[in-house]
Amino acid sequence: MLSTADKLKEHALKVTPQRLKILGMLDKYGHLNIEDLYREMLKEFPSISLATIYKNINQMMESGLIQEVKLPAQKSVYEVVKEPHLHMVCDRCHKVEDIVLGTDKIIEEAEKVSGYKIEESFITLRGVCPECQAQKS
Amino acid sequence: MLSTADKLKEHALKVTPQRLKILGMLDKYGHLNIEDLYREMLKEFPSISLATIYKNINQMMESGLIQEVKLPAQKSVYEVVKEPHLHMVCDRCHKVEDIVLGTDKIIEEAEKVSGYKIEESFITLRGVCPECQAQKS
DNA sequence: ATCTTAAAAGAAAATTATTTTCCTAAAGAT
DNA sequence: ATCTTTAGGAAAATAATTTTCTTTTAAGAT
Repeated sequence: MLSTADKLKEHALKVTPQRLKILGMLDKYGHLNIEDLYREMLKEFPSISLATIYKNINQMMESGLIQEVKLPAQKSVYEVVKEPHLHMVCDRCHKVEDIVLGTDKIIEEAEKVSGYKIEESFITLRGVCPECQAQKS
Repeated sequence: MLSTADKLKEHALKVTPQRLKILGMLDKYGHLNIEDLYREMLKEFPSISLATIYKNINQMMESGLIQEVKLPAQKSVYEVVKEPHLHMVCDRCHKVEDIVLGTDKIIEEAEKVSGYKIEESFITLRGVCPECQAQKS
């Protein structure tokens, strides 16, 4: 298991405190949007520029270290690239979670129906999480 | 089958030439982004304002007549609301197509694994369309 | 440890995307 | 035909993102 610094080096990106923090936060929280990221970063780097966030996010996306997750009815969030997974979004508390699930069946079916050669799937499911279900109303 | 004008009336939106054209184009082309929409609208309404496009798209989304489709690596497109379906995006020619496919299995599985009560699914598959596969290179 | 240089950070400006405002025009009801 | 309400268009305002430029810093060479 590579350290965050090693991951950066692997992708020929210099190891800076700002980048380590961004990756650390994505590891910790799973999914963050630009605004969240900026607000949190400001705590540790009071003079960080929003441009630094954007530039780093874009660079880390280009190197394949992180990826954007486009969500229904809310801003995109970013996550560290890991094994393929689906996204669950809670309508009530708006949290985003990953779940790992086989998708071979649906992909095979889609290839058969459409004639496409499928390279990647993006699946987001919207609903109510177990915690919010437990709450009255 | 309702006419486009009737659909607007049903949603308490006035029937204007601009709205008819927007819906007509979405019917014809299936999926268009704001820029495409604006460029095409200009042909018929040379003095149309971009704000009119945005305002109409937002209103028609709020009334549930159309919906936004967020795509990987490209701008959102809009489509007329119809039966649930998946989206296929071609990596080569960038076209977007709908396919209708049962998703009960994967939804059931996801509910079991996550504990969520799922309300809606958003599935986009990226790959190469049959036409582009046929081309050398 | 110091020097060098390539890349990154930060500030500001620029660009792009989207929304709002305000006034005129047109839709739909009477 | 008239009235009321909503829509359209132009311009300004706001928000989101990118670019530019200068200073700083990381990292490899000395």
